[in-house]
Amino acid sequence: MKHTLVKLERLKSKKLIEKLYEQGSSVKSFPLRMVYLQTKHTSDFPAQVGVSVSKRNFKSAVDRNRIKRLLRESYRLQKEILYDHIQNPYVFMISYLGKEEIKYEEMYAKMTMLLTLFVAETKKKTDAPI
RNA sequence: AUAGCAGAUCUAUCUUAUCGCCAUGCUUAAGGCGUGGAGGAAAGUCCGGACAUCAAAGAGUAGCAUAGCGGAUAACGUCCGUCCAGCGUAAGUUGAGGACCAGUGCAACAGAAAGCAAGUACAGUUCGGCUGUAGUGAAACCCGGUAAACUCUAUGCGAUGCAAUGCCAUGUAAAUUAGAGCUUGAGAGCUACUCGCUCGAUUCUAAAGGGUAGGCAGAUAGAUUCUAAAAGUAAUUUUAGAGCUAGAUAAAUGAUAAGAGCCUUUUUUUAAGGUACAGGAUUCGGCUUAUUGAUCUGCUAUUUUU
Repeated sequence: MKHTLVKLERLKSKKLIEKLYEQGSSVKSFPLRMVYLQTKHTSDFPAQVGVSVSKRNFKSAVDRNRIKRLLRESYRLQKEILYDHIQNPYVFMISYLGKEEIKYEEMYAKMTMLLTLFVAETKKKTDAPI
């Protein structure tokens, strides 16, 4: 699998984001939090993902950009964890809840935890008897 | 040489490898290849424009801004020159530098008293708190001081900001119900107020309900950048030649590794640490604030040597 993250694979529609926050559920692996929702979106990819960093925690735009880039980078390299397990289209929003800067290795490890956690959660739901 | 003053410039770490992002061109079945990809402050949003919309861009009042004089400019609260005043030995630097013969207010300490007034001592006297002197004070009836006090004067200012604005797409929707009104006119328009003026029936208000929240244009070639010459004390202007330099929209310009450079400390050639402030969002001219390292130019004072 190619480790790419092009425009269509990123969550861009305002409508979808609103819907995601209204109806989505979430998993946490501090300092990361992922809100997810199974729904149709605007591309053929298995999922669309967005990242966000609170302006309250990081006043400087440079710091915010840095965190967002790290988030995207670590997602890009590990997204097959998700793609191997999901059949229906999903939308995700990954937020950074911490108040201090983070190193790349740490971010990478946290992302791994977050994604495996998500896979476990969804598996539990689908396996459970209705 | 030391201390200082003014100004300008450069860099805003660099190289390689691997994996990626945005725009664009070529090619294509997927894909591949090429080219370009943040700042000096992009920031604060504090001034001034361009541009767009509001029918026209009217008058007065209020409000706000500016304030020696002259010039530059698209414009400015910016810039340049110059006079005056304060500070500095000097180079320089700072200035909220119009008016207190329009009115109102204010004045520490001292002093009887800092302007309806009151009034000490002595002397003079036309016997009228009339005149002079003394005492306090920066200032005591003088055209007094003070406008970073109200105020007055002069000049300027319509409002809203690209989430402007136009077009396309979507929706049975110029639909339904209730009320008001139809030229003797409901209501709307400039958006602080008044006047004046204009528009006005496919209208205005309310309720319930439906839809969109996506795309294209605006939007990246301009009061543009560089070089040279000429005019001007200068800001700046004119002419000629050359150049094209981000265009995203939950928002690209990155991540990792290795090496090199620079700085600091330890030390004497190794190791460790550091390598600022900060990220475009219609656009331009300024101001202000944040901040790393270095270079250069001109000038002043003091001292030494020749």
